[in-house]
Amino acid sequence: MNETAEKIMDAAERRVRSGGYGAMSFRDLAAEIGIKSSSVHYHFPTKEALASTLVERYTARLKTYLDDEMASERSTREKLAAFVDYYRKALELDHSICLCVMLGAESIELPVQIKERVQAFYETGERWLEELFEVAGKEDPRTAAAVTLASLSGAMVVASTANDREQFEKTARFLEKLI
Amino acid sequence: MNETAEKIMDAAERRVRSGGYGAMSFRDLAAEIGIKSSSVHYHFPTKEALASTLVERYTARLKTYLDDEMASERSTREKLAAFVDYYRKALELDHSICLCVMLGAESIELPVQIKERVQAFYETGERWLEELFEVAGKEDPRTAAAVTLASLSGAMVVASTANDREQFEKTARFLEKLI
DNA sequence: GTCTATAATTTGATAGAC
DNA sequence: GTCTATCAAATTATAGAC
Repeated sequence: MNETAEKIMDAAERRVRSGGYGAMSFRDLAAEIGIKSSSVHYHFPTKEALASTLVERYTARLKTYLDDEMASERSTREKLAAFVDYYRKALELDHSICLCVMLGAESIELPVQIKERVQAFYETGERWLEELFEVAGKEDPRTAAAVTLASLSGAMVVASTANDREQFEKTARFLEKLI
Repeated sequence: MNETAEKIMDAAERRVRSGGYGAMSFRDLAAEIGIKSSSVHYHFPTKEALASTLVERYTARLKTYLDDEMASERSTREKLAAFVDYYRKALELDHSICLCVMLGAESIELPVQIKERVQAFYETGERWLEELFEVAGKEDPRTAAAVTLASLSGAMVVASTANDREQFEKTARFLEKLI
């Protein structure tokens, strides 16, 4: 992945995360980084391919973050806090939410490859959480993982709509007491 | 609100709930109900006005449902289950999610009036839940209300992406034990 | 790799007849 | 209230020169 392709992806990710799949257009991306839309097509043949690669990169980043965290010496409680913090950092009020919350919401009408990759993102997060809750001796790790993932995703939507970080923190505080 | 206007709104709601704001076009709505797009403009001057009215109607329906439920003789636990059921019914796999989860996710780049009305939807739900948890003697009703609302919204996104109702039910079961 | 040029389609919206 | 006709803009995508 060369420099221009990465610039395109960075701009694309910002747009999808703030307005959704339809809010990202090749012409706007091109204008932002100072090239023409046909040059964007050189790097990514279709919009579907670009968005799909976007989700792939996004999930790889989560995986790296979570693997490092799991390998660390930190306590189970701190590891859960680190997961919450990943979502906290993804939420920038008035700017963006998690890429996969956005594309997950729109997934019904998105190309199947994108939908599958968003699915893989959620599976990555859910498996990691399930393992964490298992280690912590939680009675029902599967449920705890699902609720954690769902509530963080939803809290992000509510906080973004209300433009109020506290709407996210209410859920974050609850989750950090789950272990 | 006359018959044609309601047909337009029904079609519009379905499209927004499955693909988002950008997936709803005047031409498609017109074609579905057998009129021309200019006739749609007669009933709703702009796309923003149509979407805004959509959220208004959607919130009014939630309010009616919740008011009836609160006035009923049912137990607090049953009332919470009724709230969960409202979201359960809103989720149709492969078809649609809650209108305000979709527009909430996209809200950063939506016209301010739409964003404000989506906010009002969440406030309606959150206030009702807070009162319910208060009556039930929950230690922190404000947090419980926020977590309930967030987790239902997020569970819907995850279940829709995975095309798996069980992803929603995992959260639903957890919430029904909250009281 | 990037450009110009352009095709083919879709979009939100308006004017004016009936 | 609905229609025809139309506009101006935006969209994804491709062909071919440099």
